[in-house]
Amino acid sequence: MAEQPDYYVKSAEKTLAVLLAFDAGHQALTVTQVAEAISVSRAAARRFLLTLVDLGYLEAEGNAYRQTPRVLDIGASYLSGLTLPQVARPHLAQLAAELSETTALCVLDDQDILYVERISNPRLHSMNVSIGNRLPAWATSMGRVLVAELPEAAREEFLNNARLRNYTSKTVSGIAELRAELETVRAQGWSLVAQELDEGLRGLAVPVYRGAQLLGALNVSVQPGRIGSASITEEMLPLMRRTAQDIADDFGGRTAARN
Amino acid sequence: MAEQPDYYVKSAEKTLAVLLAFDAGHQALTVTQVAEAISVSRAAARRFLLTLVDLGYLEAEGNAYRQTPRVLDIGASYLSGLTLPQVARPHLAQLAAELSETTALCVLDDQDILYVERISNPRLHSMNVSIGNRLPAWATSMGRVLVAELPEAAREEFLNNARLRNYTSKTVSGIAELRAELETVRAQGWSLVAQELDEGLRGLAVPVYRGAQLLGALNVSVQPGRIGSASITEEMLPLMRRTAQDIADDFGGRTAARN
DNA sequence: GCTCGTTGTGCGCAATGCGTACAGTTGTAC
DNA sequence: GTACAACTGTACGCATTGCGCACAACGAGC
Repeated sequence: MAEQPDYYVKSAEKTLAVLLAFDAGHQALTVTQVAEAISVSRAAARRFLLTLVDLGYLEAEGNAYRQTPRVLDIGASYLSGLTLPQVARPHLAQLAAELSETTALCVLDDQDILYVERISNPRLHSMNVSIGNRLPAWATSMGRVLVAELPEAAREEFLNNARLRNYTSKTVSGIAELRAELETVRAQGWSLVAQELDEGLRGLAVPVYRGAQLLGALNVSVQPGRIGSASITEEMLPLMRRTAQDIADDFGGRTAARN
Repeated sequence: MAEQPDYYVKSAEKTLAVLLAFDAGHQALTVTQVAEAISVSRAAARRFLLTLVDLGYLEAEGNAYRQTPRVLDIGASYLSGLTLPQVARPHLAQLAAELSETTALCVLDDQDILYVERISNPRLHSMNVSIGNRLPAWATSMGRVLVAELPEAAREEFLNNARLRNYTSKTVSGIAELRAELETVRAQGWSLVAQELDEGLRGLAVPVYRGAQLLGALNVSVQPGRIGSASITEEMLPLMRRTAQDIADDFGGRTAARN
């Protein structure tokens, strides 16, 4: 990789690496497993694990370690600060109520979309996505909106690094098709993705713009029966665009003082 | 404080301290501010900040730094793993739908309750609490349930360290009164707290037990009109207890293999 | 102009964290 | 039972890493 400048604190990277080693597939890890996962010696891994236990972010369970709820502290300040998710929450809730659907707000992080807020409709048991989760941007409605609105160079770089996969039979089949779809999305200002990532997943997304700055994308889930009907463009889209505008105005107004 | 054992990695503590310096009241911090906040030299603070920028958890904005959405990654694995929040989510959603109220699940962390999952009712604009947030345990329904169920020694230690404050005119007025209330909560197995932390906040909570192990507490918001009426004990409590039981069974069943 | 409060950066020093090495424990095969 | 393998935890000497002083540069406010 790129060589690190001399101000680099390697231990900081390792600390985060240890915490991130506990991903969705690895709830409990032993010293040896962590050492292998992040490529450090067993002794080093043990030092970090014991330190993190001491700080309360991990707990020991026999010779395995697991995260404690305290790890949520790290992201909590972002979620409750004067940030996009905090500002967007009431607007998303209102939209969710008006449409009786699940709504979410995402930002782009490299090749993924990152859920920063989500209001689920309790009456519908939708996909189990929670805040902080990632999904491949190219296969989701929000991701396509975010990538479509990117400057040309960034968009091309995204496409070059994109690793397409056939999640379902309806998944877009290649870079060329995806590029064409992105053109369409950019021209029309919204994206509808149905069952390309998961058989049960259908989403409609629009960008959230504050002036020339792209803040994120918001989406709502879409019932199968609505696909192709006029209710999408005539009913859902206007409400979504109004919500996006409300979020942008509110975000700008409340954070204007900070610059 | 307590002296650190010789396995301690000081840089790990500092790394987390830097990330946590960006709390709800401090969105953007300069090098000097961070150095003061966590009591390290300015040069050290700068090294950590630049490293975290390099890793993508912070971004520079002029000479100030702020968190990026990527900080959510650290807690995301906890939220989507085979952990309590993940298991509880569908059950909370069902309860929220049945009662048309906001539901939440908390665990106890020192003196605070820590929100690990929350299903809000979009039709009600309730208090803006999000996952990872903390509230003082003694002033909340979930906190009182969790503390009441603690072993005697731990409960007394909690009370000794509790720092009561009069948030509203209805806040419990002293340790003695709080201790008595905890006795009642333990005896009846639920807690109702109305407007003691905030004028608009009324919560009803029950413990979530898996055998002898206290996993957490769940609560639902309560409409003002219902306070004192029979609908709480006759309608809400049975549903909440059933949900608590469902969560505990589901949690135990799915995680049994890991021991 | 001067001063105060910032900022970024270089560099020598030592404290910090490294990894090797050894010892104890557990489980399986024979 | 022994032997072996794959874990564990712990100690200690070494050098890498991160420390903070010191300097330079910039801007704001008289």
